[in-house]
Amino acid sequence: MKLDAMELERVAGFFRAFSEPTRLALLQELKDGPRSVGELVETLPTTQANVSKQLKILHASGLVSRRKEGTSVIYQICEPAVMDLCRIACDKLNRESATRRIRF
Amino acid sequence: MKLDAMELERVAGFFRAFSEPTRLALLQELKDGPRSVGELVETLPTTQANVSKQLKILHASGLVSRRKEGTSVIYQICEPAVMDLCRIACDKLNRESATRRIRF
DNA sequence: TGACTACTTAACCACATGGTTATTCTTGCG
DNA sequence: CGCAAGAATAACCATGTGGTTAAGTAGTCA
Repeated sequence: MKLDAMELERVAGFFRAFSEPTRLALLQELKDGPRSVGELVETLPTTQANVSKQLKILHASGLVSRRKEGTSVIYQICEPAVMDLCRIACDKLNRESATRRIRF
Repeated sequence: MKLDAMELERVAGFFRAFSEPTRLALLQELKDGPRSVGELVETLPTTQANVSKQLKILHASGLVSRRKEGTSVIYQICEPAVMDLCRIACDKLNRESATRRIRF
């Protein structure tokens, strides 16, 4: 029962959301709880426009939820699999190199 | 204990290996056991050169192993996390859409 | 050795996309 | 309303990379 091209594309798209450091950094911040766009911008070395753009991708992938609160927009991880995936990735990387043990 | 930029880049690189349909298709074939490059080419709608190229990326990411056997080269999944990740991804996608249930 | 098979590598192109700056939209408040 | 703050979008550029064709490499067998 093989996945067809379209299904493979969907799976690939899902993983693509995790394939950029900036988006992972955002998820890493959101891991500790909901954050506004402004709060997230403060923690990352990039612009507000870029944070919005990357959050939009995470949201489209169904990884984070969005809610407005006054003039702010609060993002929050809404997909438990996020933590599972990142942990598996870290475990794998820890297994293959002798650098500092990483843990999402 | 936040991951720094370099560590995030490593994690992102790991996920990037999974972020292309062709590479996922290769992993999907290899899931059933070791395969030569030629066998893999027969199952995919692309060129032999491209299969080699994508296999090289999977190999560099530590997901598959390589061994020569005569003139053939046999690839094999050598990272158990591969199946875990793909299963988590499929479960997530199944949860959010009413299409055919996919399973890696 | 010479031809054949299996695979890899190089060069190249087209497209996707991360990041930036500048602009627009929305909300709250005086 | 007018204005400011917070966020999203638009336009744009530079880079990365998936895919192709063509050339190069290595192993096998006569």
